[in-house]
Amino acid sequence: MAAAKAAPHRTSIGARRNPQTEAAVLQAARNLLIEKGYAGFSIDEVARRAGAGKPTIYRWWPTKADLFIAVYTADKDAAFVVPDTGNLRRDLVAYTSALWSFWRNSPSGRAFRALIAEAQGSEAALAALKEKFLATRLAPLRRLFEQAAARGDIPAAGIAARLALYVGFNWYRLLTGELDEDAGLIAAVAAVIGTDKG
Amino acid sequence: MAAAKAAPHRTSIGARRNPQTEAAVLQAARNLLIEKGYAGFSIDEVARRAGAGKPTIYRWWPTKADLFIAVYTADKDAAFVVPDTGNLRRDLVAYTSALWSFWRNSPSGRAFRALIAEAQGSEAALAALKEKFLATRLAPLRRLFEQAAARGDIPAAGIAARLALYVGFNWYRLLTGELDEDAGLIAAVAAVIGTDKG
Amino acid sequence: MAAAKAAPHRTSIGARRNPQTEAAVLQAARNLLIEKGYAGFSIDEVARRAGAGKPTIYRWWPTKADLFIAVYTADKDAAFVVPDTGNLRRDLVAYTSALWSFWRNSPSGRAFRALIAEAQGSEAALAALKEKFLATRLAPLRRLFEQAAARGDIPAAGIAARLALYVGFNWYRLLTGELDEDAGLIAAVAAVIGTDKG
Amino acid sequence: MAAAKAAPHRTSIGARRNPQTEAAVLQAARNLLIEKGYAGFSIDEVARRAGAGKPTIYRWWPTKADLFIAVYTADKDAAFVVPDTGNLRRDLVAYTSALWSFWRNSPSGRAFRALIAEAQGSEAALAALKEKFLATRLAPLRRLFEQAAARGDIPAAGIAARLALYVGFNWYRLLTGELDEDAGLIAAVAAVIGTDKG
DNA sequence: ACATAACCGAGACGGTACGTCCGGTCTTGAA
DNA sequence: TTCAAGACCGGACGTACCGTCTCGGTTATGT
Repeated sequence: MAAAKAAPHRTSIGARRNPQTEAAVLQAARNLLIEKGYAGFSIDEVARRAGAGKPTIYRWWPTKADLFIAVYTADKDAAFVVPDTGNLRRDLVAYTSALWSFWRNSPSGRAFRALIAEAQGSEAALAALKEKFLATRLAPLRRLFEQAAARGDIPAAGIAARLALYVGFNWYRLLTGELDEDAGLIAAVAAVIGTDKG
Repeated sequence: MAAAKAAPHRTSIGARRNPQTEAAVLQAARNLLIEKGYAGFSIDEVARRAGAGKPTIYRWWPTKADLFIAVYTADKDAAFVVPDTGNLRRDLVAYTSALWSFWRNSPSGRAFRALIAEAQGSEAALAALKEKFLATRLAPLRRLFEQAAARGDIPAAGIAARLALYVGFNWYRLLTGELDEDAGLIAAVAAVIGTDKG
Repeated sequence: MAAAKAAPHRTSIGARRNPQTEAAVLQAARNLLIEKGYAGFSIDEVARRAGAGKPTIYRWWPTKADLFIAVYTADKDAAFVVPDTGNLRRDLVAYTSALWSFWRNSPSGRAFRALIAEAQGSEAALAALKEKFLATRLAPLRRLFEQAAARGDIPAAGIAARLALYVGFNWYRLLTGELDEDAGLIAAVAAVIGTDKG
Repeated sequence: MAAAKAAPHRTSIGARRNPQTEAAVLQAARNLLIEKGYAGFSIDEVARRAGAGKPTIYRWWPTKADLFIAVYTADKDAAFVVPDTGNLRRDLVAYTSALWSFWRNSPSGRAFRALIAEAQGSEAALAALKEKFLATRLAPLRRLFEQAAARGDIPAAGIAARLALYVGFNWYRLLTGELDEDAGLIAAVAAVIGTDKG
């Protein structure tokens, strides 16, 4: 079940991209990431499992980073809603909990770890991470802080700092493999960055 | 200049570790990290530059993570003092600035990025990161927050959260290659986690 | 002159064997065998000289024995004719002389010594020696004795013994590095096994 | 039983050769040869099994060839008597049978194969084979032929040829791993070289 | 109807790195 | 002076993966 075992004799459908191939590659990448993690991930193995040629993969995903982003994004729930109840602390607690659960229970956590790792060795991967990933995925989160500032819950001048702190916190836990529920810590973090007292 | 070009015919000094070899290996690893970064780092190349045998390297640093930690730690300034002036906000600003400068201007920034990347693919590397590195290097920082709590500047219940937020923030900036001075951001961050919110 | 110095940027010609690469590898192996002999022979060095990747070599010649056989066989003169003048003694003298000269003056002598040496340490190499080499190369020689038996020059019951004696004699001289012309010895040997005693 | 497991703390007995060490090394070499054969034979492993230092081994047996010769010679039965009943054919049959059995059932067969293989890659080993081994061990065999010639059974001019043929025959069977009893072949060989009819 | 162009799986190519093993040399410290 | 021990450099081992290239075939599109 885990290994893709794609249709063995899928062929070209003419002078345009083959969606079956794309799906098979992403599925293979996802499974490989789950089974072997970043260190055991190779384009060769993805091609083998997907029954695809390596040039086909390189044509559509020139770097591993692109592939990791595609795996992350392909996940339906990846676009789960950032809550907005009018209470920043409560929203942050809910969002953190949902995010960690998503990272734990889907290939996306693995994919994101791999993406960050890849970005440490390649300028192109770092650029992809920042431009193709962070630029879009951080937007809803930023909006959350902006709306809280608009309500006067936090100072406008502290939006960037709070965003960076919050994002960094989640990365830190992800990269150290500590994504287990920790209600106390999550609540405390939300309290620190979700409330204006200064 | 960059490549070590070690003495070509350094020989054994008997049945015990040779400090000259150790120094040559660390120097080579450091330079390689500076020149090529994580992706271009290989034990083969370190051995070539250090004029050392690969088995010698594997004998003393069984994983790349061990080597990265050694490079980070070998830096004299790696143990720079965490300031303690009795004012947490001011201390955090000073420490952040010093840390980023250290990461920018020594091989340690590269080494740490490499260490974190390596930890994403190998359980052993992750364990090394947490046990051989974080366990000791986070202690002074934790003490800083504990003393602030002792003074009543921050609540005791918020120490762990503030530590995680602050460490995560620094990681986030390091891993995204954004370590340029940004006095405004640093001050804002220090304001958020360096002040009592109740 | 000796080292092949192959075209440095020979590339793939698609999903099939590249004859230029094959030629470069065989040439490099041949030269290396001439220069360094069996002890100094390594796949690494062959790859370096041929400008080929090691996997390419292992793909087509999985063991050193295969490579040695290929070098031996590649020699045009390796298929030199076994004389058949109707006189076994005379034929043996001529053949022995030609064989020794061939072994002395081409890389094949070295290749054969290496092949035999390799077969002493590896079952696979021994099998290759017997099945891929002796099985075919001994056939003309066996025919020579059979025809002599058909003529009544030697007893039919002595064919196998004479063949083993003669082959062993040549091996013995090759393996001890004594292939210089020795007309007296060669004639005496031909007299012993080329004449009917029964 | 097979692995030597030498006394763990045998130490120097002063400024002279230690016979216990010599015995342990030879025993280890013998067992290693039996278990792994020529390809798996290494000085490192012999030192480990014998509980000896590598320099100690290199001091007394500078090349592997020396060690192989020592293993061969250490065998009590290595000096088994060449029969001399006054009938060359009968003597050759008896001797061949005894020799093959000795090669099959003692480490000496392995040691000799290893010695010949080693001699194909090293001039020193080839010299050792010829001067330290063949020179002495072929003497009784040569005497056998000489006495037959003295009796008039074979011509004096054919001694060298018959010796080379017979030795080569035995080598050939040893090196191709075909030492099983083959009474018919042995008898036929003895008939060819043990009788004068020319 | 047919040529063209882009895509497809396949897999060989030159390279490089992996982690391990061995070869032969050297030094130590004890006897 | 010898011994066990073991570190040293160098380099080969056989395998995996990288990213590129060529093949031979398929199919949609534009003429």
